[in-house]
Amino acid sequence: MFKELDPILHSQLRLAIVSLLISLDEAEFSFLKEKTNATSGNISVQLEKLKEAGYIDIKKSFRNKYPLTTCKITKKGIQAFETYVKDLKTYLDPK
Amino acid sequence: MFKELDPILHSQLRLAIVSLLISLDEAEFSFLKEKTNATSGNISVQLEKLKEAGYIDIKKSFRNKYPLTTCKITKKGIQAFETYVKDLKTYLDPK
DNA sequence: TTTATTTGGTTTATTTTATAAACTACTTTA
DNA sequence: TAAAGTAGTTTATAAAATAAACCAAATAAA
Repeated sequence: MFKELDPILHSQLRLAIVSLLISLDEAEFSFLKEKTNATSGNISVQLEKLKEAGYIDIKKSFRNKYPLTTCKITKKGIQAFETYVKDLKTYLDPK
Repeated sequence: MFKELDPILHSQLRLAIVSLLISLDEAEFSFLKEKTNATSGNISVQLEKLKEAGYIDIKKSFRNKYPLTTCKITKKGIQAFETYVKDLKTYLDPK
């Protein structure tokens, strides 16, 4: 009947981040912040969780002397997203 | 870009309950429990929240001397579900 | 018949989350 | 050189989800 929903993805902010990364392949911290309207702290925490889950890779570097955090979705992340969307549909189409 | 997701519906169990009620119009506590595989306590709490939100009506009666809790979706609940599904799609279709 | 078990839940407690507030480290500007 | 800005991280708090414990009445078993 209803499939279990991946708790990592069943979170508004993490889902938004993954959704962005799937279409963009790579994105910077500030870009994610702007697109999601979330606070830096919240994004920082959720990126860490996505990384722990193996759904994204995080690269830390510098640009013009400032720290730069770049995120990239992993194969596992793409797979998880696709599964999540499929599972979610068992809830959305009541007929 | 991303729409805010109704926190009442962005919950696996409450979404499952509402999804069931939309297709069935009316359902008993035990039926919801069986279909969702949730514990009684969890269902009890989530039904209360859905009721507080005005998304369902709860009718308490007796059948064969045993208590019987029956739930029915409200117009507001249907509307909220439809909005939720629409909003969710801003996350699910990254292109 | 009185003890145990089942039905149909509710209430309370615990764990987990999401989020915001506070902080860090460094850079640029006034 | 003091203040403000950039780019985040860490810590604290509030809210949620969930499970465990409980309750009242009915039925079954000893």
